[in-house]
Amino acid sequence: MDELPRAGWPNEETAPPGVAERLARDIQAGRFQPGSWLKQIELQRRYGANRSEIRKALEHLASKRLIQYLPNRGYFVHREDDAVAAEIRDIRIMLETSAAEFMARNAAEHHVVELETLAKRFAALLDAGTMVEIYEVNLAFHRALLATTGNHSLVELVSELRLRTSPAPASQWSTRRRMEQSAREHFEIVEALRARDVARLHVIIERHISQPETEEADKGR
Amino acid sequence: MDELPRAGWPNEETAPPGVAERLARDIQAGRFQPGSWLKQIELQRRYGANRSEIRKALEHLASKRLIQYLPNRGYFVHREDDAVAAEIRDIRIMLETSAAEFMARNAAEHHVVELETLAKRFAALLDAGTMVEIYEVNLAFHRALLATTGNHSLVELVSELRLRTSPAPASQWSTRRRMEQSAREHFEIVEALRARDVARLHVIIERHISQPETEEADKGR
DNA sequence: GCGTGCATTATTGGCACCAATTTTGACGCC
DNA sequence: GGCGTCAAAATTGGTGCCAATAATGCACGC
Repeated sequence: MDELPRAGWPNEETAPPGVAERLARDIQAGRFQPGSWLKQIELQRRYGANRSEIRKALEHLASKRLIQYLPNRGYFVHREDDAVAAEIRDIRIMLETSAAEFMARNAAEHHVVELETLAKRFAALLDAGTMVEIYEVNLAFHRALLATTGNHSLVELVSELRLRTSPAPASQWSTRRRMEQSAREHFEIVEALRARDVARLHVIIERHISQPETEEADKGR
Repeated sequence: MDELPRAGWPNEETAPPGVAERLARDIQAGRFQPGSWLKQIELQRRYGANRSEIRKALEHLASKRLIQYLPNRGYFVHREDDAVAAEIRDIRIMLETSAAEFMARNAAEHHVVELETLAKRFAALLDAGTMVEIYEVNLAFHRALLATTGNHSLVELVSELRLRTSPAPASQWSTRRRMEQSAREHFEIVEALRARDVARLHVIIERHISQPETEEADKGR
């Protein structure tokens, strides 16, 4: 009498990547043009999945706003909208700066150490790494930073918001100068966190988020 | 050669309510017990829809975290988790207090008037209205308040967050005293907004969100 | 009386096929 | 050459059926 359903995988991270995740990565990596149709038969072949799985994955990504749906037409890759992108950037700033208070309160020392490691790795990759590597470490840093709040829902929420904006060719960051600036700010954040300086955290994080990804938004306004 | 897909309904609000929306409302209203299985055949009958529609709606709500999915078992109504509920409450506080700045900057006079109307209606319903009506007007007030920021994505995001927590029987608010307190705070918010007093807005909104829905969280910790 | 194993039942999941809709391409007309 | 019309092709959407899997109930043995 199993009337008490329990979630299957205790740790979502360790679950095998499904079709939705793979498709999401492909879209994010720009392997599908924004605005192009996602034909179910093609996806079926590409991912070696059946129709049901494909439809489920498509609906999943549609409700995450990664793709859009039109009845009797199908699903197509979401088109970047400058206005919406700006809105989401604002939301991220609201969330991550407000989170500063929780970070300072809840961050343990091992969190700070991990962040420092990631900040160092990011800085090191500026010379040696590819754009994709840099992008991923930056992602990991922000994820880890938010994780210090202890609010897991917050981490996930921001990750989802990122999916909605991150421009397809992740390779095109800003200029070299900006990347170096970002690297410096990462260390500043770690320091401020270690010092439990909420106000300073607030300021740095706001500057940090506004900067790196504003070029498109600035151009568009 | 329509290679330029455009969204169909310009205004999402005016689109006819699909199965997902109806099911979401039914879950929110508590017509399905938390943890109970959502059998596709039953939903098919209930909503007069076919299997594909049902599956789409289920997957949609699952990715919104309103329900959960287990392979080969099906979908079941999401179980309220006090810890997660507290996390989401924190997120809402972060968002709505940070939004104060944008409200003060972007709110037009007609926004303030609309808010005042809603605040009055809320207060009036305390005596004359049903719990559901009060709940709905409160929802409308918060929605309208966020809408003054001009950030439509923010409005939607918070609405989705609400779906994830709002206790099934919306009828059970706190005590009468708290409802009166909420009504007072609504007017305070309107005043602070009219005065463009960001700091005061911040304080009132934080108190306002923390209060009304903490009873379950407080009980659980 | 209680647990175990087995058959039955219920439900999801996948498949093939057909219908409905849309897009594409071609043809003819102005 | 451009435009509208119409047929053909491609794609999504719906249905019924069967397999796979999980829950249920029952009989049996201890």
